[in-house]
Amino acid sequence: MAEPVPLSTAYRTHALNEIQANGAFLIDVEVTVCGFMEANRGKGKICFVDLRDGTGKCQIFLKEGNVDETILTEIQNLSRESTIQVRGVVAQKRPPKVKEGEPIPPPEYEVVANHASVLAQAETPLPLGVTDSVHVELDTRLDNRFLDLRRKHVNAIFNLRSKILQYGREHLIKEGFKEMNSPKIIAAAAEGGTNLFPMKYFDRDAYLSQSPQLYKQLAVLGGLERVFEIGPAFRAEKHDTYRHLNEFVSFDIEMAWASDEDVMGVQERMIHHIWSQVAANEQHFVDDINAYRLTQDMEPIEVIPPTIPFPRVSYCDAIDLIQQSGQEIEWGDDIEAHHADIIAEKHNGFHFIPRWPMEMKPFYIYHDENEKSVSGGQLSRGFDLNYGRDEMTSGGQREHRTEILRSNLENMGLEPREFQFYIDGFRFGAPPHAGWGLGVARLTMVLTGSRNVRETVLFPRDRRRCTP
RNA sequence: GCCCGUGUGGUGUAGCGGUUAUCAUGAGGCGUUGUCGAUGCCUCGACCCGGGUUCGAUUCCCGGCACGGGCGCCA
Repeated sequence: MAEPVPLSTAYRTHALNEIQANGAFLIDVEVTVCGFMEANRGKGKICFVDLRDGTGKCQIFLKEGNVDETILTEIQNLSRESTIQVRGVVAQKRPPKVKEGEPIPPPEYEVVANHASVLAQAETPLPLGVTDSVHVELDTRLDNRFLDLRRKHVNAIFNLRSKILQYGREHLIKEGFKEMNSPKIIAAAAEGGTNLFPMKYFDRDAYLSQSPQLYKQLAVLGGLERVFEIGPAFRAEKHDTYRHLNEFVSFDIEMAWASDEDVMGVQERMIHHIWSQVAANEQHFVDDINAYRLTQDMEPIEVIPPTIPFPRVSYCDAIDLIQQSGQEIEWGDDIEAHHADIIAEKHNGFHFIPRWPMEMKPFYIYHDENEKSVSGGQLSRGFDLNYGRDEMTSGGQREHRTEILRSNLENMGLEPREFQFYIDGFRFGAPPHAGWGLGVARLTMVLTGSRNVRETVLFPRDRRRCTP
């Protein structure tokens, strides 16, 4: 267990989960707590408040005689989600009445108030109910994300997202990676392909970066050896699907003296570490999500560390598989969503799709001239990681030979001169290297069973939404 | 950008060419209670916008806007 950290602040002596966790030792101790008032019961001489803070919940018991009468009335008439501060004494709760045959729940603790004050009163009605059982549409939720986030299962999703980043970082650092940051304002639409958001950089035209790709390679060329970056990427594509956003957080690595297979290994070990640690330490968040799913007639989610190594379904094998199912596809065609469904029937978890045709991969992907398909097409060292039908990662070994880089650009109809700053990095000695970029929100979707990437991004930016 | 669909109280829904517009949740009031999905009684609150058809449109038609689903686009 981690060392205890002080949770007391200027406003409270204890967090609410401390009252529940250490209640037996806190009985008769005077504490001051704060929180959102989830519900209040009682209009006469007593009042119960369900109080919630970012750590947990606790019942507050107010009774005429213990607290000032005006305070009692004020709390009794207070609107839900108002914030209050309570001073009182910890006591064991009287056990709730249970139906015959049902187990008696473990003891819980409450604070018997001797003083309370309202910190901020909530307006009514709430734009969405924090504890209500009624369904709320995603659009309403996103318009009121600050309230949506107070719902337990939503809060759990973002706690788990934070854990993905924490355990992912933890693992990469263990493997010798260093965290870096690349610029998000770039001068040129350097790579073609996806559309960039234009912006003004003082008097010049500039763009928002679509990927840290070139910069993390330059860091490796500079001798940082192994780097990772967790940062935003921007794409001005007018897509409108459950898995695309125009701003997203990309988890990127780049690694020297390495092949595509080497960095696939890093990735599967990292994902395995994340899943294992979540299963070991964060099950309560998963339980929160499942408690909600139960009310929505959804299957519960389970966090089971995936077996490594992940299956490798090479591009050629994938094409065969799709053809065998009767679909029209040829070597050199992109694997589209309905094709991915066929692969997912056989591999419903994580699986790599390595060795794509070189012509389908960007100019900086490495190829070995001896690696050709049966039909003679040039293969590359580019790969994807999919979960079921959904793409999580795009990666590969990078081309480190300056002359090949130049000819790749020419073969793809790009102008080598426009990439001079990039090619320059390779002119004075370059290690073979490889890397990948992983969509954090997409991985969080998998972990939390979310079916829309907007569920796993606090304030998503899509084609229509730019606020809040 | 394409195809399909949906817009009804704060939230989520039912329904209809003429209704007192359904239900849940919520909000307000009063009462009771060591309550805990509190509870009993009372009250409040809605047909996306514009045009058309019609005696009459929330309902049918057209347009707009918003949203949802699927796809495309997508290092």
